Amino acid sequence: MPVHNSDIATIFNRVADLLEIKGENPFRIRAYRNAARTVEGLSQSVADLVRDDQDLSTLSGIGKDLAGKIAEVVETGELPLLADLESEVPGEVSQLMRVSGLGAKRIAALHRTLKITTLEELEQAATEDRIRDLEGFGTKTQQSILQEIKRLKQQRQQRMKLAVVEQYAEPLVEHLRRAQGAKDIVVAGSYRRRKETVGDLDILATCKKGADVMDRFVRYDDVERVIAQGKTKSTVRLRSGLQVDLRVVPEVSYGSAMLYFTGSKEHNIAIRKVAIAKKLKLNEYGVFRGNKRVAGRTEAQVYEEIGLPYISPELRENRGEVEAARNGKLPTLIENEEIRGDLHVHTKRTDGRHTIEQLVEAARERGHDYIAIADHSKRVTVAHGLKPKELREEIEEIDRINERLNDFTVLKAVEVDILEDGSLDLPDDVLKELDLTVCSVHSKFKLSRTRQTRRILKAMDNRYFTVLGHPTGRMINEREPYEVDMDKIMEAARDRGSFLEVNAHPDRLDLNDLHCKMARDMGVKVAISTDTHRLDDLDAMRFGVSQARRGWLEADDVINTRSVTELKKLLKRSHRT
DNA sequence: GCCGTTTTCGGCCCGACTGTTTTCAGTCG
Repeated sequence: MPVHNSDIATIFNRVADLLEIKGENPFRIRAYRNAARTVEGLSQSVADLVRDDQDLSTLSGIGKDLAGKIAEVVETGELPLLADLESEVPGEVSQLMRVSGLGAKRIAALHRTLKITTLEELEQAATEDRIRDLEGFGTKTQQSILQEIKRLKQQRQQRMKLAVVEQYAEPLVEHLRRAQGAKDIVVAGSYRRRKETVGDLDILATCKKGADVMDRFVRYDDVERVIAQGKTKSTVRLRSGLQVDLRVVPEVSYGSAMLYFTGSKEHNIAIRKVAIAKKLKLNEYGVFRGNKRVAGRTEAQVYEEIGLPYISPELRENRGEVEAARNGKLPTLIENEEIRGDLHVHTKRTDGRHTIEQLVEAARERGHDYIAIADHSKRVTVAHGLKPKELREEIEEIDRINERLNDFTVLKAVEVDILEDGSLDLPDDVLKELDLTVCSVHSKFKLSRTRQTRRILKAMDNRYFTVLGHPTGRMINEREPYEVDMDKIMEAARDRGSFLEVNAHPDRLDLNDLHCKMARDMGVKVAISTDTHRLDDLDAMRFGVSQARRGWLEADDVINTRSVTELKKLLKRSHRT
């Protein structure tokens, strides 16, 4: 049984939950949670590192003890500490942590007094009014427990896709802007960090009279339930299930509040430590020397005061950005305006909705200089994938269109399937007619990691292989990525001069942020492409750019920031003779 | 349990809101 990073993270989080319920040292608990997060965020497999005898204690938040425990899990699949803990407190008890409003202390009390270990037992106890009389509990707590259980049952509580959340966030922000005295209304949190999924919304407001905007907030049409309401902070749940926090802050604290509520929590902790080292205190109200506020109006001022350059929200994950900032090594992140074209677009010839001319027109309106028509190959029968003859017809059509265009180029491409044996779904003598190929896996997702990797590497051996399309095949919240050895794939891409796609479709966004960073570190360039099927899809480019920014990418790391001339040179180099 | 421009011990981010209290613990982010 291969041990995945997520398995280790789950075990450590489980240990942390149980230690917390036992009332152990909070810092020891935090150490387990930090380690879980570190392991989960690694792009390499910890199991591989252990096998290669790498020293895990060099990883942040992992010391000698936890390194040993990780090795133990990798080798045996189990952690004796967890088994010991579970003999004292049943493991299922940690499931109760999912009930919002219940923390370790109350769960421990429930377990101690009423012997509650499962959600069902909790629900029953609440229904039978056995909870409200416990010390520290009351009628309201009991009622909110029942409400939470009901919610947990009916909706699988999962993070929503960024593009979906935007549809709720934008009208709400507009609604708040109309409040009397409202000045700045901004969505902070993971939304501002442009994370691919968002758990809840954090909205920040500055205004003359806080009461108006608060009032307007809790009375918004889409609010299902007001969870908390105060002078400076309120929390509601929208009908969609999305939780939204609104904080009202004074203007002198706007920057520090923005920083604080944008997070990530881990980034905040890291920069607070930087502040402490300079004998300063940083909180959401500002930077303080003693009792004197020395910064806080803007984020830039706050960073400057603690001796750092401005760090873009997308980088604020405590993945090395604070150190890079300190050493003047922050990347100059790619901007939307630097994208010159789109290298993965489908037409009605396969499963797209529009003609090449319509796509050209739409791409031009969006400021592009080129698009690559990349329809499916024959293997994808459901999408009417092209046979060689049909692709040749499309190539001829593109040639005719290009003759008429003077300041725009249609590139000849295909999204060709990588078959199970690693061969490409179309013969070389038609592929060689193209400017580029987007090579993708659309079948046999369940192959073992070894075989899936071998399959892709074999495909990359084809001299006409240019871009690996949606490299892990995951669909956010719907389909897990297929198992591949991304290290080997990136090495091969670097050695062969091929590229990896960052698929900008908000359901995919794959390469993910960690893989983007890995590509950059390994010197592999990417193409950010929309995989457009209908004209509106062209607008998804910005989601791909955000993902790339989260992965530290600069314009130079992305091939479609090049002019068409420069791009063609790059593509030619990848065609090996 | 981790970590070090307060370095091998003694810290470890910090404030708002709620419910249950009668001054505060628990939870959350």
